[in-house]
Amino acid sequence: MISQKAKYALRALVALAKKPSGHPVFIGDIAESENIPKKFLEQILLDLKHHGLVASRRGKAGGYGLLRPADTISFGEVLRIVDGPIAPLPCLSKIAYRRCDDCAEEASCEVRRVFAQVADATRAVLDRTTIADAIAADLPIRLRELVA
Amino acid sequence: MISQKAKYALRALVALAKKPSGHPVFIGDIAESENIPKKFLEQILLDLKHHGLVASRRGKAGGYGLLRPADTISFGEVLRIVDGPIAPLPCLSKIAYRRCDDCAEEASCEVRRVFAQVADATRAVLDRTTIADAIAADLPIRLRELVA
DNA sequence: TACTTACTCTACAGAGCCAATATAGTTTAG
DNA sequence: CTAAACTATATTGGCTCTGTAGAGTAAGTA
Repeated sequence: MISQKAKYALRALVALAKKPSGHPVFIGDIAESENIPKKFLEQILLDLKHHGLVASRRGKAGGYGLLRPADTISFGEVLRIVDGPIAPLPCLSKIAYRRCDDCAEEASCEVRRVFAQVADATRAVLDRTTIADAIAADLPIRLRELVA
Repeated sequence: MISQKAKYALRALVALAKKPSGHPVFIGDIAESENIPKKFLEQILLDLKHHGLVASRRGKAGGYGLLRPADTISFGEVLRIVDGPIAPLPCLSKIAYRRCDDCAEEASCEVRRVFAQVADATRAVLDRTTIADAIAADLPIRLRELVA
């Protein structure tokens, strides 16, 4: 299960990507349209900002916007920022490897071997799919061909 | 990330499957050889027993053993018993579906659509791989052909 | 029968995480 | 100068995870 926070983050990014770029969007607007508690969303967007995914402008005409094109932001990247490692076992994480302290030999661990396949399959989807992909799937197929 | 409990459960089942069937194994023996806290393992095995995966005998010559052949027990089944739903979102679970209360329309939810692919990929591995498969991979390839 | 060993079951406790809220700033446009 | 909006940190309540404790039950053995 991914966290509520990660779900909010992804939905917010999708919402931002749908707006014509250049126009900053108020936190309050995203919060309302996506049903996300505003104060919680503030924390999330701040976190994404610190990681360079979005930018913000303060003041009366402020708001948030994507800092990078939507087709360069993968679901995997967002998940790693918000939820931490994607791997199902610490000993399978690429960004935060940790040996299982209760496991004798890694090479001969049956459980690890099976979950390595799970990790590969999961990463294949999450690291390949971008925010832009997620939105593109919204369009009817005929329109999608026109865009492409 | 799967829970420590699930990892213990899978390791215990693998350990049981490696023993010649008919011979019950003491909880204490599994706990020691697999580095699992004994009292914690008791709870786990009891849970697996209630779900019909293992059987136990009490008394001095007691112990635990697999109740079903190892090639009929999938990783997915064990994970669902111990950790609950495998799906990354409640609205994607087959055994415990729950609508996301903060999501307007399920059909047009971009996040859901992407994670549906993740869920499919994950289930493809976990529901296909059994305890027996995990052990079989231990054998060198030459031996595996002899067994098959 | 008494005894020992091992499984059964319930309760609980400490730690840490998750989701959300509170509060007190700081910045900018107009 | 002031309202709107972002920034930052602290805190809270609830929950889950991991593990421990202890009393009870069953079965083999002498």
